[in-house]
Amino acid sequence: MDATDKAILLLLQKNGKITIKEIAERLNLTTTPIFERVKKLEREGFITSYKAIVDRKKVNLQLIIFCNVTLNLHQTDFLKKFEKDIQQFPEVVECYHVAGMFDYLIKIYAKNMEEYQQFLSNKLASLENISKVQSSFVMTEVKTLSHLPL
Amino acid sequence: MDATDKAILLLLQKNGKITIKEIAERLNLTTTPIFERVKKLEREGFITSYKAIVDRKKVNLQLIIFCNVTLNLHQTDFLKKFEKDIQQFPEVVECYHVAGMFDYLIKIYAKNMEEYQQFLSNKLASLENISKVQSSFVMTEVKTLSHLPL
DNA sequence: AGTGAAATTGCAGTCAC
DNA sequence: GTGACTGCAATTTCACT
Repeated sequence: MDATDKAILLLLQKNGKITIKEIAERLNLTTTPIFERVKKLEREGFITSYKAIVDRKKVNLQLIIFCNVTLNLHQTDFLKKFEKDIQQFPEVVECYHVAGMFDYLIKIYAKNMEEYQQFLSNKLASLENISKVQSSFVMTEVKTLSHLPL
Repeated sequence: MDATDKAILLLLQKNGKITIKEIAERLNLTTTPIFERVKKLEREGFITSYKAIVDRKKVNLQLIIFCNVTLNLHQTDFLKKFEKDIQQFPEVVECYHVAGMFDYLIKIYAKNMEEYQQFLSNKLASLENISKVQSSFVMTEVKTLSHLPL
């Protein structure tokens, strides 16, 4: 992981479809070393995958909600149960077990408030072991990661 | 946006490098309609970009921290100022203006606790107008989005 | 909107240095 | 690392349904 590798990762994070040739041109190198470096970064797991990024609003997911969830019981079994349950819900796009003022932070995408309310009442709140749920509604996305700070 | 378009988006979100030919095979169609649909999805902004996904831990970003930030003053000018400042910090990978028990939720990547402490003391806490910062440290990533729930 | 084949073209991958 | 080379697969087009 030298400066060239970092530069390659930055370019690929910005544009996963950039060609070896173009990377080479931007870094003032030829294709051979770039080709080998990219393959190495893939092989060694620095690059885990390539993905198309889909516009959330275009597919009608208008709402982002963060929920702070607190559980009643904290034995391993109960945590595992909660984690397994939460993964089933398609509305939950991220879930973190955190150390802080609550137990889990979950991020939810919903089409609208009604869908979120359904999720909360019928899905989340109906799980056993939930003690407290506190929702924060996203008004604006001030910054969203496009690439890791290398 | 019919079922075929959705299926295409799902495949491309999972693997941005999948070929037109392979999508066609999976959906039991030929390349021509897939080609045109993909171009349309790109052209109309459903697909905003293609990216390489880099392994956070491989590049030594071991810590994820979520901060709940509360400001003192909430006039537009002060909000804009804070939002502008926060965007400068490379440690901050996401920032949301939320309606809830605090004002902003920020997500931070750090190499280690020392780096986070430096960020907190020297960068975040030294901004004007900060009233309260409450950190939650991620212990485990229970679920992380790989594709939008379409 | 789809098929199926054909045309094109530019990239991935290789090699000698 | 360079630079040239090439096979070939993928994209892209077209006539037709």
